[in-house]
Amino acid sequence: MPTTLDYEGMLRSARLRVTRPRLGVLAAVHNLPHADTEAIIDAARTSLGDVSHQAVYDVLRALTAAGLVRRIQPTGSVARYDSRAADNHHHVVCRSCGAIADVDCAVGHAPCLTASDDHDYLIDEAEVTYWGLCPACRFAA
Amino acid sequence: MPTTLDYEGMLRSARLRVTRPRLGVLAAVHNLPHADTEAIIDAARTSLGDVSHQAVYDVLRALTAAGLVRRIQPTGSVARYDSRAADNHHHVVCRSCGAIADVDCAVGHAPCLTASDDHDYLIDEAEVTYWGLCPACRFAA
DNA sequence: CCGATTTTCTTGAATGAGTCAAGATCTCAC
DNA sequence: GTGAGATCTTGACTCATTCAAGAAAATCGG
Repeated sequence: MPTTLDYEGMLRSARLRVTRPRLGVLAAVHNLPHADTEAIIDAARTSLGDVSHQAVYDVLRALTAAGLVRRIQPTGSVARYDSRAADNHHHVVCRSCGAIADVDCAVGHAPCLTASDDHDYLIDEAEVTYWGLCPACRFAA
Repeated sequence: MPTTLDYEGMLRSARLRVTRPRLGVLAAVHNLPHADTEAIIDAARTSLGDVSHQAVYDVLRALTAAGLVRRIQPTGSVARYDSRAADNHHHVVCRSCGAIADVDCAVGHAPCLTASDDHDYLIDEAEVTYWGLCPACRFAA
């Protein structure tokens, strides 16, 4: 679990100014995996006191642009944020309750990175989303 | 290019009632690959005259549930619809202009269908989205 | 340390895709 | 042809996200 000092270092490395809202949001994204914006706003307010929702939106955009967090948005879901931004991992999404879990790229054969016909697009990322039922929803059904 | 009769057959095969809005929307999805809802509404109105936007939303949901069209929604985009619903193909999305092209699953090794660790989810689909720049945007840059 | 500069945050309003609800209309099985 | 149930129309509404303008704070050169 990174400390406030670590978060400050991350921001500086990314050439971003260090502000309280940014530290709070960065901590929230690390503490709440795959949280949506509202949950992040709540968490930030708990740790910081007042923070405008607009500030959180701005911070999340800045952090995403800087590569410190990754924004994901499965079909039918609001935007969610992932603290594992560096590695190219993927996600499993529950069709029933929307729960999200991480899935590592199978090492050795990165099959998902090459398209069979790239249509002359210059591809820089392959995003994989697995759809199914999480354990809880399987047993509830 | 399917005819109105073909569309009628598709609807009946899916146990859906045959109505003018449904025929118009189905034709629009086939004529406009990867169109968003607004484009489909426009196309439907051109061919049918008045159709409420609510009817188009309802029809698209019914067609999606029946498996006649596929709904896709890349991060940061509004919902789009794909007439190739049966095969499990994927998409390349241009980061700059949002253009979408189809990418077939490489035959023989369906790598994208198995997660390295499924977290006990019951996975039924793997969705792959390739991100990059389309030819037009590459040359414009 | 201090002011200047530029970024970032606050406040408050607006946008727009998508949904909800109630009643009218149409499809289809009989 | 007729009835039951699905589907469409109209119109209002939700809510995640964005826009705008000014206030506050972070960094940098001195």
